[in-house]
Amino acid sequence: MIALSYALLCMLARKPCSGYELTKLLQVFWQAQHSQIYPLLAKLEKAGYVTFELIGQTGKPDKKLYSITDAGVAELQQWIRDQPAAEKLERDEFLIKIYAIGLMEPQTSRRLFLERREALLTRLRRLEGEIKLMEEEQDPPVTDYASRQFGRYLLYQRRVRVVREEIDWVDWALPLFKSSASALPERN
Amino acid sequence: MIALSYALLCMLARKPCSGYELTKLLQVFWQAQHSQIYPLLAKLEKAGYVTFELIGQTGKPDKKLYSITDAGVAELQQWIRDQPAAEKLERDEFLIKIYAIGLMEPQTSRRLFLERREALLTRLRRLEGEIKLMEEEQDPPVTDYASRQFGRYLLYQRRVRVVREEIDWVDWALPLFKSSASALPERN
DNA sequence: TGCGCCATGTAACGCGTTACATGATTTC
DNA sequence: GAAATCATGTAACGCGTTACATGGCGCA
Repeated sequence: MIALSYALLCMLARKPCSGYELTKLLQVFWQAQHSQIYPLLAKLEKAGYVTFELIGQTGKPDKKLYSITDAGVAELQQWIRDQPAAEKLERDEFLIKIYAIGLMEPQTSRRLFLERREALLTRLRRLEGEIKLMEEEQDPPVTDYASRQFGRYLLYQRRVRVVREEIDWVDWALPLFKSSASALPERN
Repeated sequence: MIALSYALLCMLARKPCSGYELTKLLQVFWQAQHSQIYPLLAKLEKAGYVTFELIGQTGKPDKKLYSITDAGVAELQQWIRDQPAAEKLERDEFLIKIYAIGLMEPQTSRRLFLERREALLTRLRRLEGEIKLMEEEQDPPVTDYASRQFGRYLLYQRRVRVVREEIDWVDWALPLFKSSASALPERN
């Protein structure tokens, strides 16, 4: 059982999903390709942690709708409770570039930061949209421990905070490249 | 040339290092084992991007002190300028747990968050210490584009901000697990 | 006496990526 | 007419991890 297995179980604990859907949803916090997910789902099914139902569709390919089993929930709970989490792993090529940013001309540095800012803004909007959708739910509200979305809400809050923080950092760093005076763009 | 190659070149652009030292320093922003780094350094040397000098030591094993070459700097600059950075990759098992936190008893959730908080505080202190060291430099100051440490300073600032942000997020989330009334610990 | 630090390497293995394969429907 | 979306799989490859190998010095 690799970590990705538990990521899949987590998603299925919220609601039944197809492998295709899991691949998309996982992107937010655990990037993996479908070529890795499909075989893993088959393995989880053999182990009895998930089951699937074949759903015939018209106009779209048929799909397998996976659900978590009681054994799956128990396995997941045990992992969450007892397994010490591995150190976080991060691979961000932008940070490599930052480390050697002093080698570049100021205008190149500014360009890289501004491009980063743009990408961050796009992601921020998407995350804020999804959080808003969750917050509109009322019964029960997402801030409630009992909500199906509770964990997902916490995670998205974390995501959006990190993105906002990075935008602030970019805005803090940009004036240090004084190639020319130029006003900062607005965050919203 | 994989991303790690450029990470190594970045480090060597700041100052000559041994493979052993690179392995340690890289942990902050690009985790890799020495078993991957040593062969890569040999490859970079064959390509002419780095050179090394054998340093005999007493009481410690000899070491190879690697330095970046002009060709290495040029290669690095070109990569920073022209290569679009790959999407950031993050693998944090704690986030998986958060997603399914609603399956756990509130006291277990609280325990997980408090343990996380402790680990974050430790890292925060280490990062703040290193930043302080850099800020004590005066000639030129690290906030100066011309400083050898400039890029490293930007990176550490980013790191420390992310950690502070996560602590704030933990403190925001903790009261949502109302298993019992308990005051928040102080950040400092 | 044993563990951790310094220091560099090689070997085996497997997780994870990229590429191959298929095909209907919707959108530009 | 081309490209994207939905949907599931397999095959090849290689990056990255874990483990093996060596050895002196300092510390508890």
